[in-house]
Amino acid sequence: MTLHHPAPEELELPAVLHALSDPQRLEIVRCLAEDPSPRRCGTFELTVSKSTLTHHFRVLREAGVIEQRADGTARLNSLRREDLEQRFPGLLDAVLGSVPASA
Amino acid sequence: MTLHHPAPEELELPAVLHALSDPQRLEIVRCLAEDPSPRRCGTFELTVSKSTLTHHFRVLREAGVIEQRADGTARLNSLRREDLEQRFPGLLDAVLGSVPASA
DNA sequence: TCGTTGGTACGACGATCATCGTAGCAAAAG
DNA sequence: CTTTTGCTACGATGATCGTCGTACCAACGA
Repeated sequence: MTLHHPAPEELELPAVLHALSDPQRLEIVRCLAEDPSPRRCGTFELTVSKSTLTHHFRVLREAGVIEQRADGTARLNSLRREDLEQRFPGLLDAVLGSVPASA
Repeated sequence: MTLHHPAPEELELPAVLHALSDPQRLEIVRCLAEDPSPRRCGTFELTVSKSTLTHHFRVLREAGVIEQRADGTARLNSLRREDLEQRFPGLLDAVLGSVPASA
């Protein structure tokens, strides 16, 4: 089962902003930015259930904010920094600079 | 009836991102940024009803994106550029730079 | 005074959202 | 082979969202 990722030119601003407008997803993105090495879904200390976590990762992926790569039964998540920067210059940095250091 | 505006330090990133995640509101903000002189609600060429327009302006105001000042029966709208810049540096410019010139 | 204008309040509608639990699957570990 | 691990799929639930129409109000112009 291949995961769908929007192409760089398909990224839409409202969708990206909506993806970033949830505190849980903002925290995911913050963690991903803090440590650029791809990270598994389970390694985020979020106080939500596993199904909810899956939901948030899908929203981020379908908006084009993160990339999810299969690795066995796990998923490796990483930020699509370059794609976001090219399409929406400065946006991700502005968001990351405005989010508190630790949730 | 005094309109409620959040104080600069009360602005919350998720709320602002959510306010900006709707195409209609994005268009309002784009127009407001294009021409910095305060503008009345009715002067935006949006294809929605008056009640919907009122709703969108309220969401923007309550998130702290715009300021609404009473002027007779009208409302003068303006962007809260300085407040946004101080709280979320670079965010508004990044958003405005990413939104298409004309919707 | 009487319309007209610019906007709000309220209630409604269907759609989407965030959340969860349960069930399940595929890969890795034993 | 069996168990565990990591995650998804599905369905449900209550909340919020975007949209609208109707009713209304306050200020202005004739």
